[in-house]
Amino acid sequence: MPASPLQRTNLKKLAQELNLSISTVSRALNDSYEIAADTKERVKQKAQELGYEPNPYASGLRSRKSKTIGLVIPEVANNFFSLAIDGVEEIARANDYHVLIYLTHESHEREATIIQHLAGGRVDGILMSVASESPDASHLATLVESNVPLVFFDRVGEGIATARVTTDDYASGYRATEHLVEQGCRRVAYLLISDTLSIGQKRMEGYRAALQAHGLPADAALIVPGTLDRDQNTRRIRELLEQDPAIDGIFASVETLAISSYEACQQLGRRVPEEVKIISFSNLATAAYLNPPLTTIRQPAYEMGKKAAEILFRAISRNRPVLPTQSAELQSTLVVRRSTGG
Amino acid sequence: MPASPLQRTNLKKLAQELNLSISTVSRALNDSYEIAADTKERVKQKAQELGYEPNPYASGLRSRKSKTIGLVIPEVANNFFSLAIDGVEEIARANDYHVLIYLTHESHEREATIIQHLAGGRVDGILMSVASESPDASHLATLVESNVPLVFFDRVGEGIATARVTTDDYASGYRATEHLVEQGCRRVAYLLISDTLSIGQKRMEGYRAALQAHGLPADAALIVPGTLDRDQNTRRIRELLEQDPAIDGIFASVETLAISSYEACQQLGRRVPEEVKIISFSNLATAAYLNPPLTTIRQPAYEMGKKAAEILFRAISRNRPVLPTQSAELQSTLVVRRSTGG
DNA sequence: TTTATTTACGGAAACGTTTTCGAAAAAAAC
DNA sequence: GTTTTTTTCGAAAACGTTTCCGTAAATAAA
Repeated sequence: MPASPLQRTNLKKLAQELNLSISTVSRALNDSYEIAADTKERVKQKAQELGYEPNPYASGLRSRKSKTIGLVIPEVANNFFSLAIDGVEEIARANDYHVLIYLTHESHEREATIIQHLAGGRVDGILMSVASESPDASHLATLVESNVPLVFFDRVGEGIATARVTTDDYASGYRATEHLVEQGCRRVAYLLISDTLSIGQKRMEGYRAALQAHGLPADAALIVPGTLDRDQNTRRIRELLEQDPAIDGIFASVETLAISSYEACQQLGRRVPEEVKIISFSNLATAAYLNPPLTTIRQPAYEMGKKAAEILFRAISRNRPVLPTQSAELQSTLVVRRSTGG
Repeated sequence: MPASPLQRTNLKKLAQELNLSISTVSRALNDSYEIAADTKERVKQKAQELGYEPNPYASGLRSRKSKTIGLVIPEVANNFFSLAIDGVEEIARANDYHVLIYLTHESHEREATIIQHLAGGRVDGILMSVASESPDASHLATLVESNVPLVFFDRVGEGIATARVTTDDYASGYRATEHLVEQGCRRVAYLLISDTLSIGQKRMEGYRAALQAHGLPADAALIVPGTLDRDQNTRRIRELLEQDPAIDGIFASVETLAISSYEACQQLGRRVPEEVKIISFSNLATAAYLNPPLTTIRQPAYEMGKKAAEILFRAISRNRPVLPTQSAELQSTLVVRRSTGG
């Protein structure tokens, strides 16, 4: 028995049915001015009827437009990135674009191979937040060479001339530290993600400046880099608190380190906020229901995703490179809760 | 000045450089048995040297393989789906596949148009968790007609003959309810996501069965459907608790409803767990640090994503349809914490 | 040595679009 | 009534792969 070929309707079939040429049908569907209004109508009608869906690979090949952007982020199990994805997807949908998602898991190697693939023309543009393990941005140079528009958000690659959507990290770091000091802290530890990430550096600069402004010493021993392993982070923080019992404030530059701090304090029996006050960069939806409720610096993650996507699409639609001057800096907000309370 | 054409290296250019034909170069790169070992080596060497990256749209068009799967989920700002994405991405990468992500935001209409597009051949297969607003699965029929492999995970579409990766929802619903009853609850409310979702139904069946088994009445007034708006959910729960003060247990079938329950109890000054005990399906990483720590039914989200992807890739690689018999049911685990404590 | 088979490659068609070029018919200008 | 312009469409060439088919040389079988 001859299995029905199940021929997906394409332009050829559509043209035959309509007694028109392929080119006419194509133009009609693309609303070309060269096609008579009634013909357009007839074509669209038939296309609808036969459930025609253009082959994205054929049109991508011919038109050199993939209608797709790449979203490269370290992880997804993180409220900041989840919200950012939401914003990106929103704008992508509005522009009739598709979103390819890639997770680096903070690995430089993964990031490099992903970028390598994306430079091959699979996407019309890229949004990314660089991996903490990436020592520099040299692996992103091929993108620039390939003319693939790129916009950074939150975690930027230094030395790449393109737009970046960030938050006021220095100011936020300053404000967070100052808040701890104002609440009575005299010895504040700073937990950072990675040495190489610029946002960690900027937040730390704010931290240092705030300490200095309030006449407190900036002790290098108070600065603890985190790892990818939560248990290990908890252990490090615990050791820190044990070795330096005078520590009465913790400034976590990233969400997971705040959780580890809670764990460490719980294990050591240190009361929060009475003995140790904790503040963290975080977009946790449940921050208000933690025990105690966590004071956070909340980044406008959703808006950052939207903004970054908007900048990218402006470049794509105008067929222009993304310029550093199009960068945007959004403001984080300090949400005071009991973890830094009196 | 003549701007350098910046010709991306393709097979043609590669063939010219090597004094070989296009077909030979293509076959060499694809490790065809027809090509001599030393030629392969020479070709690959040159490809590496010129940074050749095959055009995905050309090869997708010709080979009818997109090397891409579609992931269709309701939202991403949800720990369950975040973890599932992680699992999916892991397997996709292992199979050298790309992942297109689509968010339905629980909208049936969005879901339908997404599916419509995906049926056009953009992806080799689809993983999805259906939107709560989808009344039935009729919009998924086109996929089956188009022969696009589909695997459901967690939220399934009834009536579609394909594999599904779920958890033991009935048993979990039963266990959760029984746990509340054993902890002394006599009047347990059930908060569900949506009327149409099968998982909500199954969990509710377990809930009903457990009540009956323990000689408790199943009052329809105890069953409250949620909405997409968190504040509205909180209000409804608050009204429920006010109108029926005898309620001493809440079973939330989804994470956000647990948060709303916390909010409602806090607003009403009801103590958890003394006056009201709360249990919830949830994958919150911070469940243990909530106030009070939340007793959860934790689904193996990461594993579900992995499993669903594995089933899909088996079908794709063997070029066979996905069969319902390949479905898998994983087990959720009850994690008892203080929100249901004595 | 002659014939059959295998090895290693090239030519060209095909995938389904978009787009360039051309051209007939209709409308407008003269 | 002729010429010019506009309107509307068709033929065919791309886009960069994969793959079918053919074929020369090299090897094996006779």
